[in-house]
Amino acid sequence: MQLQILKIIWSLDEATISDVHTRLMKKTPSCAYTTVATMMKKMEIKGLLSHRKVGRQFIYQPLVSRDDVQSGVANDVLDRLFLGNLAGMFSHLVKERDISSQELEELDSLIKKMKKSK
Amino acid sequence: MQLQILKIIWSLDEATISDVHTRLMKKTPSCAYTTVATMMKKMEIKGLLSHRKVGRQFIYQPLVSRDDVQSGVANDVLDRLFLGNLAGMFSHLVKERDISSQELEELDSLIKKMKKSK
DNA sequence: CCATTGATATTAACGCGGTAGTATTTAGCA
DNA sequence: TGCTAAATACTACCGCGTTAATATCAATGG
Repeated sequence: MQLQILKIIWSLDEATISDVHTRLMKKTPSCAYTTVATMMKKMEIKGLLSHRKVGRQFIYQPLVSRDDVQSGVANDVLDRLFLGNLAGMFSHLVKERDISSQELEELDSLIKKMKKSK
Repeated sequence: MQLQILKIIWSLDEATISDVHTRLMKKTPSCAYTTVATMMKKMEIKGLLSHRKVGRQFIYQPLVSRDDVQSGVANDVLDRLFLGNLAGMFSHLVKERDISSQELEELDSLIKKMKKSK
């Protein structure tokens, strides 16, 4: 759920509890308002969010960027589960999915670029 | 720690608690024997391991393969954190590391192969 | 002015990963 | 036979993510 909340705040730049709750309910209709409020408070303690007061409302902002989280998690998995073996991880990823031609081109050019910079 | 235990059992095909504990201590010297035993029992309840008795000892086997776990985790991250955007994930992974020429070739040929099968 | 409503605060429960002390059993040795 | 060491069994605790009920507070409409 923390990731869900971050995603919503990232997409809005900043958000109230109400903003997050409303959007969260579209995916998880059974989600109580106070649950969201509690999580966001804990995420602030943890250093993921900060808030300022406007009127009676709290307006939350992310303290971590989407890029930071993406990079952190992906690299952690690569290190811990694949011993840094990128090609090994990659082959697992493409095995189970249909990669579009466009995405293949994107990957191809990424690799070409890396080869050149060697 | 569950991942550490699985890695050890995968590498040995099957293992006693003692086997696992001994090897685990090389990385985590402060790890108590009973801690490992408890974890492995919980992992069995969870469906990750099974055991048979030989004499007084339990011999544990994995019920999940390394490939299954690798594939499951990697694909989960790709879906949940990157919305399935493989190139996006990939670029985060290469940004922070030095990829060897050999690995680049490996990736390149993987992509070539996929292009052909299109 | 007060009741309703929308906001945050407080409190608590649960599951699970992790950690480990203590108890019990038992095989093997002296 | 009886003791010791090794093995599992049992029990308990902590932290954290998650969930949510209840309490409190404050603005505002009647």
